[in-house]
Amino acid sequence: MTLAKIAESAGVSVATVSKVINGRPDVAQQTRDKVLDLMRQYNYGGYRDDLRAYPTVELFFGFERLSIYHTEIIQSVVDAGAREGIAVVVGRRGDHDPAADPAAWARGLAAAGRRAVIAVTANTLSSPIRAALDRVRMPLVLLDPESLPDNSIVSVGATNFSGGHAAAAYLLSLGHRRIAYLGGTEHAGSNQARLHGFRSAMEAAGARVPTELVCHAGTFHAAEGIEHGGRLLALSPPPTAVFASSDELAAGVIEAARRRGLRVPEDLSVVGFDDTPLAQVTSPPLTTIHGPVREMGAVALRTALQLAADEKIDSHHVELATQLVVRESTRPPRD
Amino acid sequence: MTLAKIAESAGVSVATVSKVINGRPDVAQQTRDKVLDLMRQYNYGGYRDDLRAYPTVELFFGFERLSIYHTEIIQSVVDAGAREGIAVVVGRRGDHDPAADPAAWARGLAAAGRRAVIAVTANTLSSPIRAALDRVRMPLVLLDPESLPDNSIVSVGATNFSGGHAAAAYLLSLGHRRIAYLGGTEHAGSNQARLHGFRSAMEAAGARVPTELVCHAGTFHAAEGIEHGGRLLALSPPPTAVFASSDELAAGVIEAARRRGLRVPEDLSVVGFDDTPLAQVTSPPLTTIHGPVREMGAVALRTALQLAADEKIDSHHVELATQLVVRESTRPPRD
DNA sequence: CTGAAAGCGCTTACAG
DNA sequence: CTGAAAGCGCTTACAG
Repeated sequence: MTLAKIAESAGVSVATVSKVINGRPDVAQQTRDKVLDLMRQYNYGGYRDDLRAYPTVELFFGFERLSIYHTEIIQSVVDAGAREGIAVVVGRRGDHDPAADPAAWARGLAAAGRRAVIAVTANTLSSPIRAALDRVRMPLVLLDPESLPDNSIVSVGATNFSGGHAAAAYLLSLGHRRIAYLGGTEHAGSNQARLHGFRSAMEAAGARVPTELVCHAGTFHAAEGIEHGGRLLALSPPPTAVFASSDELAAGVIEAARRRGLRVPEDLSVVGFDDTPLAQVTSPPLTTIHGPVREMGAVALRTALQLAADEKIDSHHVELATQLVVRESTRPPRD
Repeated sequence: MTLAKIAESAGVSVATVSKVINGRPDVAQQTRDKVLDLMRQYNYGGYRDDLRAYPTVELFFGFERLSIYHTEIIQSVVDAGAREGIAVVVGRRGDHDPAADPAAWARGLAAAGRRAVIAVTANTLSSPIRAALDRVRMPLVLLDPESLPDNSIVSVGATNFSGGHAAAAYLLSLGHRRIAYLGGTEHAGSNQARLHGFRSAMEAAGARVPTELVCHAGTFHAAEGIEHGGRLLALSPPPTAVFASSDELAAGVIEAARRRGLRVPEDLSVVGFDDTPLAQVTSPPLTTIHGPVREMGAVALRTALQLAADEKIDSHHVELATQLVVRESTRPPRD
């Protein structure tokens, strides 16, 4: 199968087909669609034989450093890929940064035969990057986006509101009333959902949420958990419980307590979020909100493949269930 | 870089270079060698073949579950790959288990265009698997093998003996004498090296290592650290310090101490191994032996590519330096 | 065993 | 937005 044959079938010139393959912008959408359809039909193009037979998906991380949480994601997508016979290539911000040259990045992925991109980023990908992927018709699925993307973006997330609600409801059921919320990024959609879930449970129980008990660390890392956790514990009276919006932040709060000579859970209850492996390894083991990472990976991969096959998907955004996991970092308050 | 340039450098025609690339028989061995040399020198892959143009390496994990430590490995190999333009495919024991059908697995990798396999496993890969890789001429590099592989296997590891020595020497310098060793897998080469490094420092200082202070958890996970750590702390007199051979085991020892009402580092010093992100997230942050994960990933990838290019490698096994990192889980013993 | 020459598949600068 | 034409990189049948 050659360019010339596709060009003939499509009734266009070889030059035009070449442009479509290379993702050049100067081709009418209608022409582009017709050519891509024929390429797919003839098994050609970004879908050359070799690449077709050994399909790959790009799992892209928009972070400088991968965290503990990302291990779980990699594992879940790799496992889901294994079931479908799709190899998972891990990409990361770095030497071949999509931000530096979105078009080159997208063309590279298309040429290398990636079926789709699954992206894990703090924000949604920038619109030049999304446009570049669009131009080479590379489907994109956001996995656990921190911000709620608009309708034009397909994404898979977790039920953050319910998670926040469950954490607060559990602490309330233990008898806590003075409960602090320690968030990561204030304006992220996921943070807002968790915070409002928290508030909603507190309000339903008639418990106040004074402003000094709501704070944001700006990141989800332990170092900031220590810092902001310390600040919360310095309040008078201090909270009897802290709900942190990641396991790492929660681990930081445990360390902040230790530095002040407080014991968890005797003097302070702590609840995390995500249920990464870290939660089983802190001392004491963390009560936390289990995030559906494995399920998210599987759904993201399936959705990505559906998009790649031009199948209809049910919804541009789905949220999978979170669940409270009680371990040993929580206990009724003293007295 | 084009065929024409290589042809010019080699003083032959473009046609001849083309034949060499395509493995045609009608080229003199001398001419062939000269051309191949130049191709390597100029990093020319031949882009007729899609798989050649978008090279991949398989990063294979022989574990049921990926641990925190493995995130670091993935990150280091992906980064090293990005620098060389090599995509890293993550593979794992699971649906397409190499153990189930080594030949099919190896052929699949070869067909999919993998340049080499970098394997992270508890033991060296089984000999049927190694034989199968050999048969398709797929180079194999073991990354941080727990057992010392024989000469026929290429591997990159860490200086475990020095690491064990440094941990013991540091605890001794703080004044500890009754120091326990908590290993992972007893008969693994890495464990033996760490244990003997530990012993060597103890002996040099004239400190005894009674048999009850040396124990093996069988795994490197926190759960077993809690269990065996608890046993060590139940001795009378208990040790004043524990050197655990992974950060997770060390985290388990911290938890075992908490359960007995002991504080780290006031009542017990704990040293870990690896310096995974976990070490900065425990409470208190762990004093540990930094493992050269980033460097190992880079060296493993470079070595794998050298093997793939039929280049000579310096040594079938190299060990990269470990280093003591002092945080807050260690302190002189009481009195 | 080697290379000149024809030719294939693809890309691109440019005219319309 | 499209395509004719020039041209690039590579392969191959064939003459020597």
